[in-house]
Amino acid sequence: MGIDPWGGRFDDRRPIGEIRAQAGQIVYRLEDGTELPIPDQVGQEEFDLRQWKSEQGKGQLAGPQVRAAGRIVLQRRTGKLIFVNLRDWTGEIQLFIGKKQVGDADFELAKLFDLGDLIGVDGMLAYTNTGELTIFAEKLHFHAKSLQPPPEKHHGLHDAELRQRLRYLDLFYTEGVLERFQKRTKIVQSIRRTLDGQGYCEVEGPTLHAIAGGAAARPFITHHNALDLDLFMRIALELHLKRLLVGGMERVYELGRVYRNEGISPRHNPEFTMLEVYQAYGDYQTMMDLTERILVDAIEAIGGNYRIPWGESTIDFTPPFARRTYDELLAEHADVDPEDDVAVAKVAAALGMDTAGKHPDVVKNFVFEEQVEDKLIGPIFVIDYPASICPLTRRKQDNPAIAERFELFIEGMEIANAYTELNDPDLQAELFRTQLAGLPEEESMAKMDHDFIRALQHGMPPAGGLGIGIDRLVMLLTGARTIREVILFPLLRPESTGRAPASDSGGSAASEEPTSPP
RNA sequence: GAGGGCGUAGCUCAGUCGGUAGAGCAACGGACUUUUAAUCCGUAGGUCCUGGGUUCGAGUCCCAGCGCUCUCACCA
Repeated sequence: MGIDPWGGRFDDRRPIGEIRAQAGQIVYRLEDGTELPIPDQVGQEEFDLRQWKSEQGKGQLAGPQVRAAGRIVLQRRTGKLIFVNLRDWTGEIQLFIGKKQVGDADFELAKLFDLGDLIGVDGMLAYTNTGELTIFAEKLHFHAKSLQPPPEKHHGLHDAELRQRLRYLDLFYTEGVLERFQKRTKIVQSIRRTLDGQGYCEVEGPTLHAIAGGAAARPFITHHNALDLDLFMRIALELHLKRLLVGGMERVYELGRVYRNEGISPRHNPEFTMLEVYQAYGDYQTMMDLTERILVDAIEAIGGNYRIPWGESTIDFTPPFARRTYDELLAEHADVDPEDDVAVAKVAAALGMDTAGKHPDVVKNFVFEEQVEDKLIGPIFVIDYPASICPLTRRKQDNPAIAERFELFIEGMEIANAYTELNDPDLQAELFRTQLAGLPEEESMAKMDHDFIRALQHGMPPAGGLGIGIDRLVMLLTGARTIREVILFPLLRPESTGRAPASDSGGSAASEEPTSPP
């Protein structure tokens, strides 16, 4: 037919949502030229547009000329007449394609349309006899052929694996998916706006680290060939941002991906997005106020409803959020005196922990995680943590056993973690050195980093620091029950396992890194 | 890593007691100029996840593996 199936420039088309908003311009034009407005009830089931027209007298509907483009999601063919439902990311609209109206050539083209094809149309916006807002096609354009069949038109994609592997289909065909990711974008934009508005400076730190510090997690290991150096993918943003505090960036943040080589679960993906914020001359109270501000602004950005549905229940984000101390909550939910190490150890043992040789604070924190965290429906700030599980945190001046730290919990999930940052290089070095009793290295946040200590020795201003798990925040704000619903491409095992590919190239690892001659 | 569930057509799913593999949608051919998951007639489409076992006979029962998923553990 001489039609290029792969289209071309068409960027003067209008979004379907905008076109639908032009419905008010449609009028009924009588033969004598008088124009009557269309009744508001048009499109409602009880309203018969055909009957209304005959009551007004002979005439025709007339509406604005429009140009649209999108994907074909439904088709109904009735001989010399084809109805097409066209969708773009702003909405969906019906096309009326009549053989007489578009001509033989375009009608032949329309007969070749498949579900999933991307097409464009020029035509007049009006209503069909049944009151459906419709573009009456005058000229058709072809933009891209879909060679693969789309998902089942009524049920869509149900299979959870396919939804993630074929995320592009999930985005287009599963209701609410595109909207949720658009909300994610709005939330992230709002966070940047909040911070930028308060004078914070956004930076990009390195993602390849010689020492994976700043958190407790197993890192991914990679290798730099030219330097013949093993490197770690970062597990946190913390230590480099603090170096920037030393350098005089007094308000600084990074919103970036971190990588942790650990399990995958409804709340964990190996790569996820963290926000970390540092403010010179602030402390953890400053960060608590900032956290609340960030959340409130983000909620405003996605519609401003403070009560967000979560499964059967509702999360109430109305500020201010509750603030309770760690010990208070431990006493309340675990029914134990937090000052009494022996009693706490007893509870831990009853919960199945081997307490022998473990630091009392580690034992206490085990009880907290087991007995308290699940009950923190929140939003609630848990403040003042046992010092020895917080090696990067400043101690309270009047009580060195307590660290100036808070975590924000919502629905039992840890959403934010903040400290008054430790800026004493000697104490920091000591805490790095002192391995917590009974904790294997990978479970401790303490990792010796001489370069970081040297930075502290040059003087880091006292500061508040804050980390927020963006994916989990988006889960809560969009009602997503798994982290995979808020990550566009969550980690999946590659599809081609088991059979085919291994055999044809022998050692596949070797073939990826061709050995160059010496 | 442990336990449960699932794996059948491109998609969504049935498949009885172990007895020749099914439907809807999508595709293909035909009818239809106001349809709404259009309708009607017809055609084609299968490594029943893989491998073994029991049996005269396995989609179905048993074992192992692979993949997905849920719960738990580690972790944020």
